[in-house]
Amino acid sequence: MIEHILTVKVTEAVKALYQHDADLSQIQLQNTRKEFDGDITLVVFPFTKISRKSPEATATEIGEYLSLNLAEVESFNVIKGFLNIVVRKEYWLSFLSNNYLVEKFGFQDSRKKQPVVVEYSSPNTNKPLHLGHIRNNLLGFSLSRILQAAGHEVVKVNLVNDRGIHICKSMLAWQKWGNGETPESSGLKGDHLVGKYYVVFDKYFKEEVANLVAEGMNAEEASKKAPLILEAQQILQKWEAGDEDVISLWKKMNGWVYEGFAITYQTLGIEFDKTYYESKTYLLGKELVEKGVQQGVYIRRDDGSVWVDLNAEGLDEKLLLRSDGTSVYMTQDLGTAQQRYDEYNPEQLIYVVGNEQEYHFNVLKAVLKHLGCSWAESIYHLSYGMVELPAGKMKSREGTVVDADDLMQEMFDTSEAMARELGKIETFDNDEAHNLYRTIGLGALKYFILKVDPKKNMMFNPAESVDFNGNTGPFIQYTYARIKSVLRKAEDAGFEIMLSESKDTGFMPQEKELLKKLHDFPIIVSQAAGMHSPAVIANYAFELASEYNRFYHELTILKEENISSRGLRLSLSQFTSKVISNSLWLLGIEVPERM
RNA sequence: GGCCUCGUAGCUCAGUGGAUAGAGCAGCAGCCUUCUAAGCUGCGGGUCAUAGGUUCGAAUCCUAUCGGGGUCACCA
Repeated sequence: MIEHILTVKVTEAVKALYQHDADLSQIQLQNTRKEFDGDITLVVFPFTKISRKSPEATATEIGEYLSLNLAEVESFNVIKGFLNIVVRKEYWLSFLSNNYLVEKFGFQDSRKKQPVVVEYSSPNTNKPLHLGHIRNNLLGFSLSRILQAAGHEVVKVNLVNDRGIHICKSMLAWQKWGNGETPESSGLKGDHLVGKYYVVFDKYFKEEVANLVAEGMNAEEASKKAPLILEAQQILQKWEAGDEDVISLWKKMNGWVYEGFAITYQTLGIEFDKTYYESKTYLLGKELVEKGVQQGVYIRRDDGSVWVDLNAEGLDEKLLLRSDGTSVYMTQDLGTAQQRYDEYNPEQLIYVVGNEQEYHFNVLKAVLKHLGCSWAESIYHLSYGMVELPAGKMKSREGTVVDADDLMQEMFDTSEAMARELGKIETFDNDEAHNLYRTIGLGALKYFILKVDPKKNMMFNPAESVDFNGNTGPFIQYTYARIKSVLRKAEDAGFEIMLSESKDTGFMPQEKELLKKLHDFPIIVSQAAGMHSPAVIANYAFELASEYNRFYHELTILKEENISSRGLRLSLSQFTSKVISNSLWLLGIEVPERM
């Protein structure tokens, strides 16, 4: 990579010219802006203190050194404090010929020994997945692929919250009002059926609370004393005691949910290497807490509850074990973190969890550090922002949640309607057409969500999400299909997709811009990995597709009579199609051969 | 109230201390007898919330203020 070569040579230049060791952070290389002449620009302001000369003079001196001592440098120009470097076309040509057929261009082959463990999804089993989970799943899955491409071994894990009061509520409502309804008898997807009874529970529970309040009880007490909630708590206690009937109902209803989730995950194209269940992990962590008590880093109060004092870290006191000895959320998270550390010895433990749990993860790290777990620093909370709707926040109680299955179906329907309207599928058979609706619909949805910086809250506007023009997934997919069409025709015509040996082939501006964009890809992948951000990839993919469309529009490819030009453009096309499909693969988006 | 976070074009978003702050959508005007028009080109649109500070240089870093969101449970 030319950036690397330049960095080394600039260091050398500064040493030779000014007898000074340049700090790596002082060497700022960036792509030359389009309005200026050049390929790569060195910002020379950081060196003016060392050179004791004007920015222009410094830039000129470094530029002269580079063009004398570096074969890749053809020429340079200086504008204010910016040294614009023109890289020889031989470099670009050899870069192109070395890479345009490389299947995994931009992806690292090497694998670090220690893996990165990425936890994402982590659903509750009392209701179906919704739009918020979709953002989580897409981020986690895409991040896993990005890290993999950046040379990490990645383990994708899911921790299913399959026990607790929430599922007991669904179980109770089903027992009381379900009349033995099953997914088969109702035709409902399992997770939707269980979710239905969660809603039923809530409805009758609210009635009870309202009645109690009408009898003069205050609202808070009423919500604790309502018969339904007491009954649900009884079920939870029976579950913990291993009551056979409760366990069997719990297994049955969770089974329905898993069947439903499996379908949703499959439709969404999301996978895991390993799935953990809280029913198996919720007791973990208690021993860790006991150990902490013995070490004196945690405090046991008179009522038996255990606390940690995090005031020194700027946090509060935090409960680690209830007075009755049972676990809280933090307890089991301590346990599962330790379990993962023991199991994988990971380089990094990543949790893809919404930003409402930032405090929780700060506490988790601090508590582990108190225990002397130095690996606590390897925990990274990918704290993503909320998904908002034009109408406001999603609230399950107000029925404003966007269901994951419904949303995907809408995307499929819209892409079908659009394809028909545009007359795109006349030569498609049924399977290919349906596959296309799926590919495009999912591409639109995934891109729409992933193009936004994970850390930020995002607005999900349904009308915009089904737009297939402009900065969208289908735009990028379309560019890919377009290239494939050109390549098929080239093959039919017997044109070779290859670079000619002749050295006098200069680049047209459109060719050069496209090639430079392709050249950026490996750096973009490592940036995305470092920033834990699929959005970096998404924005790049859009820029690349735009660049190709301009190239495609302004230059002829198949009708180009100069064979070496035609070969160059076909090579660039081939290369672009590969980089587009690799970029979209990193986002979990498929590409259609035709659309 | 304490802590965290965000505020960039009418809307949705890029912009990791560097050049004249960019895209898409929406609006207007063009381009299909020529490789896929789900495309391309052009036009208009900005007090980067506000006020200070640091710096050769600030949308970006610091402080304060205003506004939005989150969080501060013997819930998860």
